[in-house]
Amino acid sequence: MRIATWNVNSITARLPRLTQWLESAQPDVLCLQELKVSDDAFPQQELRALGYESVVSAQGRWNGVAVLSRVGIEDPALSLPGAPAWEGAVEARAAAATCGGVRVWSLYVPNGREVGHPHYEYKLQWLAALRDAAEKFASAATPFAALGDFNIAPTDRDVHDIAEFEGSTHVTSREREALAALEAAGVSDVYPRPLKYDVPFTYWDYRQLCFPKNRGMRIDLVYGNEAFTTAVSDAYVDREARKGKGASDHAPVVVDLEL
DNA sequence: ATGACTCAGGCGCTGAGA
Repeated sequence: MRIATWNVNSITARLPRLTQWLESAQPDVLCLQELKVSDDAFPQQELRALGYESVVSAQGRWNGVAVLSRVGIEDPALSLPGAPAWEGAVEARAAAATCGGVRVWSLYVPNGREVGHPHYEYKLQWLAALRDAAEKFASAATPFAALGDFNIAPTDRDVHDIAEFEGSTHVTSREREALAALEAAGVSDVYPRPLKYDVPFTYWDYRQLCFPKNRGMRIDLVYGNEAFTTAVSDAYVDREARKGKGASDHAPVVVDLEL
């Protein structure tokens, strides 16, 4: 089974690239983030034509996540239990389903904006809710994975130049402690192969030639429980999908499993 | 070549992304 995660930065703008990628990469399950679309405008029919059913949590202009599956969808869920609200509303940042026997969560962790900003505290609260909600799945015998845009670089090596991130979000100890707490609940980081260079970055800013210069970050992560990680036969970042016109600023992370 | 930011909402320009 092939499972992938991809922050598409608008499913509407990305639909041509998305359909092309589904046809070439042939994932059985794909977790999407940053749909930036209303429920009405989600391209359900186009995806169904390619053989994928969808679980979608969308909210219009911002956020939005989905799980696409061509191996069935059972027990869909459209929110993270205990998720904190932002400015009075729970945002569309989690969608889940059991697909071909694997419990899959598609996650879009809040950005945090700046250290000390209320959004940074919201990010940490959201991660605490994630840890609590993941605990029972992490310790289960059923394969389980929490995949998505975590907006955290797990180590200094996971950014192109740690000196540039002094005082910024995405690299702080409190964010990394939240990942450590998640791991302590019983999941581990499935570290992918880079197709080029030494670190498997998954995000490169659109500006200032960041992608050609490989000034990236590894912030799209796959956390699996033991039943999941022992089944992993390969994992890689498909940086080819970041090339050219009309690309997202994130690349897909692909995981192959022998179940 | 991988090339100097992009997207939605809405029609000028703002907020967000990380």
